Amino acid sequence: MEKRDFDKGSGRRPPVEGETTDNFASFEVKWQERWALAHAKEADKTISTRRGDRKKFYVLSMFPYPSGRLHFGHALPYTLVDSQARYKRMQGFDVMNPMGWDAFGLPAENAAIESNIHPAKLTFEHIDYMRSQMHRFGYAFDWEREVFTCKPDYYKWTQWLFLKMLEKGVAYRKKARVNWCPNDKTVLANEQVETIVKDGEEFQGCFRCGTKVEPREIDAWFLRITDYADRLLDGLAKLDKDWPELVVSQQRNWIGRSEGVNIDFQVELRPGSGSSGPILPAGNPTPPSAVEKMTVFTTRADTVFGVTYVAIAPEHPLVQKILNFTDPRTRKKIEDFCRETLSMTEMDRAMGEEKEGVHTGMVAVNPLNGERVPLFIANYVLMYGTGAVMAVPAHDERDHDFAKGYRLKMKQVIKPANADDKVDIAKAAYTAPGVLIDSGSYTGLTTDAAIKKIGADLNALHQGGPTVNYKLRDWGISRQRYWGCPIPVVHCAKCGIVPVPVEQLPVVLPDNVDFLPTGQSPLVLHADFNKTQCPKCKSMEARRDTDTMDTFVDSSWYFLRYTDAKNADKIFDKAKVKAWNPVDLYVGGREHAILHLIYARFFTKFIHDLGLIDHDEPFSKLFTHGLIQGESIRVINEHMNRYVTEAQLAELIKEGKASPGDVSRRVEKMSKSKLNGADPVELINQYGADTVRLYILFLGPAEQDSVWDPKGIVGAHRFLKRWHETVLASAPLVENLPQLPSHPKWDAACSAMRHATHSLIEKATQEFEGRYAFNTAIAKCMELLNTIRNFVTSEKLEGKVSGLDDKKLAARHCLMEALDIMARVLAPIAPHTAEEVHSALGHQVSVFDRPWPKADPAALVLDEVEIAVTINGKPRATIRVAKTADAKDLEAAARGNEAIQKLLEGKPVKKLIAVPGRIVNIVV
RNA sequence: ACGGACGUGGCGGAAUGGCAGACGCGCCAGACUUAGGAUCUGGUGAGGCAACUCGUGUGGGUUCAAGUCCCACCGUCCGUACCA
Repeated sequence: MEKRDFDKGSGRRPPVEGETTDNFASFEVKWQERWALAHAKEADKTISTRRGDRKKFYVLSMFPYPSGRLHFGHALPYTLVDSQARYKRMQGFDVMNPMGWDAFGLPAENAAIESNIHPAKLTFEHIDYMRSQMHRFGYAFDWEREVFTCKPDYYKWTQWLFLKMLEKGVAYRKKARVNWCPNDKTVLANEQVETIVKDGEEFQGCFRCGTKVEPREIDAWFLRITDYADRLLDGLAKLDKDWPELVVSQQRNWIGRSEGVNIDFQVELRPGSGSSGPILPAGNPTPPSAVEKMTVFTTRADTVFGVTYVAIAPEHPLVQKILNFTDPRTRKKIEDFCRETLSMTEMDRAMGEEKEGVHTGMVAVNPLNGERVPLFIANYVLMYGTGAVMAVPAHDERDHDFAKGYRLKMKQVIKPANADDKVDIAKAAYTAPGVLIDSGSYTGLTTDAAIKKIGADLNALHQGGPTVNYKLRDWGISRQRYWGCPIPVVHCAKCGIVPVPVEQLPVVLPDNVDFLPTGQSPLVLHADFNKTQCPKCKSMEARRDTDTMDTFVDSSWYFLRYTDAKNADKIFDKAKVKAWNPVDLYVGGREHAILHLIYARFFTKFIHDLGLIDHDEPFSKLFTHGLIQGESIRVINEHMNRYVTEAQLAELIKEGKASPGDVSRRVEKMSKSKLNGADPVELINQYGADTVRLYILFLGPAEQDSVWDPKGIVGAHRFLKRWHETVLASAPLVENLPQLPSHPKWDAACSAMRHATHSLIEKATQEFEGRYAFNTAIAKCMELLNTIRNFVTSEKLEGKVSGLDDKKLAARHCLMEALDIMARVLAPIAPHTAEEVHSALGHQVSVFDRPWPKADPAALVLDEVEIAVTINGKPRATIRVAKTADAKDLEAAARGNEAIQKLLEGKPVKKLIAVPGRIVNIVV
């Protein structure tokens, strides 16, 4: 093997301790500074000058919560959007790629309670560090657009939107059930409630102290997102194509539209009724002392003749009325039952296996057949729909379970359409659609027809009718917390709820507060904030709302503010929003598939209705990247139950506070609290930003979860170094190349080289255009580099070009083209190295001022192709044929192949399949 | 329980129904080296170590041809949680 030019190129300088193995560190800073300069020039222009006749491209990653430092979980989406932004720029788009901070939130406040450092101080420290990390990565965000949800110039407009919602009746106040930790005396968000197993008992407990959480009723603000249910649903149809199916279907389920029928039952209330005695009073009933209407919702109105009892939720308003009529024993039973059921969180209630209930002694009258059925209060009935159900044990599993437990009647009213299907109602409910039996005038109808007819009949009788229900509930946004956006209303003793006048916005979060672990928001204890004058009657008998908003409110409109981040007079300028929105590509984690994305869509529609924007879907295309997970270590024993680092674990074991048996290792989402996120800066110091960027994308398809394991990073690093060195060594070979004739003839080696080069363009373009499996594109780059190096050797390219009569002129051009295209294709992913390489090739301009390369169709087709020949499906030989070879040529070539001839000896060929460009299969 | 996704070397992962394992890590051998955790070259699914055989969670099927399509099962992960 002869020695190659670039073998000498590496420079045998012995490594100095602490220094990187190459000079990446210095040129990274150089390019970052140049990009910043170029960017500033662009950013100063007006929209129309900078836009010209280019198309816009708004690429956005979900902004981070400033948790302290970026880990590799963040690095994937940011590398992805940075690459995408650079790619689109090269394609000639006017690109916007902003970054900001979802800066309100619980962790900072919890830290404040523990350490008494103000959340603002901590938050801005975190932001500064994380921004510096982003700079190290070479992410070229539009920093002039940076937003901070915790700054008054931003949350002023969050408050403004809230007031608009209040004005339009979209925001309203009602009692809400929240999770309450009796030990910490605080409200917990749903995600702070976890399943705890203690003494063999499973329950929902506080994430911090493990105390069983209780539900509590408090007054809270709600946003009427349910008014937008249908529009949110319809909008999904538009997004179907460019949003992941999974997200669309999850949102559909979350909205949970269900068409059904409301049916009014009359509930007869008789004094002294109770659960003892027969379930239905025998003989002629005495007239009731009162009758109450009770509406049930059902999707299976066709089963209404099979109703054998009705049941209501413990929260149902009818419960109170019933209590006025029952005998004392039943009253106590009901009260105990309701108290017990309602003391459970919804999760606990759902987890309870047993369906339980209390027979109230009251009866309800079925409006369609006049039958009188018992009324139960049951734990399995939720306040969904009307909070009351007609129970049909024969055709509903839940009712079947309950009826079995309480020995209630079952009555079959549906038979399968296919008479062969056997149905045994005593064993299990028959829930499939079918044909009605024993259903009065409806007998014989199919399920669908019956539902329609019954709905129409009820409508005519004014006893109900077709209706639609949603699982989606209104969005409770009040948080009894300090570190959030203050809710701009005043509670006045005389005037009630009074919105803070717009001129007085923002209602500023006071700074001088104490973070005591009282479980109360510091705002409640802050007299100056709390006490205020009523804006309406000017009385001092008024107090501010001391709750703050759910941070999902802050993040529901930030993508609009980016377009006009510094506007002090307006939420944003309509023209500026229009120039950029909607977001063309939104990148984020799957964990936001429902909440954030549905809230943002809701806000967009609301803002659209205000007339402030023209579009009503915020994100045209959504890409959900996979999670980069890390291995977490948790120690669980009598001393502790917490996450630790590897070092802490070693320490604990040394001190005898933990034994290897107490350790549970799990691969899970990287997060600060799990202590399993590695700091990318360390690796950037060691290998350079491009190596880390490349490696993150090389780990696997961006859509797929992967486990962070830095072991392979040297591979990425070696590749970049080899690339750089190869270009440095090859640059003299391609310096000052004279033009080739416009239609040069390429020899086989050149054709192969060009094929490799141009198929890389195809591959890379495909990945950038939406598959995002950059691992395969990077693999192609690595292949191309190997091809280039082999090409230089086999073509014996050396020295400078000797003019027009240089024998290797064509080959030199192929080499130049390969190097040039590779630099451009890799530029979005490894921008610093690409710039360095690009300038080494003699370019004065930035590689990002060069266009994205286009593949030459002619170069993509090879004159000769290799085709496999299989016998009975087993590969036996390969043949080389012209690309134009048809089936006949293939057959001839295969039969002519020596190895094949040998194998076919004495065997009759039964069949021969020849697919041009693919394969030859011989069946014997 | 339901819904979805996935299951390929020691590892990360490639494969429009057409030569399974691209590319990379790791490992083995060699070269250059005072040195190698630098670099270069070659090898690397398993078994025979040669010609061959077996190999994509398991079992069936469709096809000239299946990792890929269909059916059943097993396993892992993620959602949802009695929504009438």
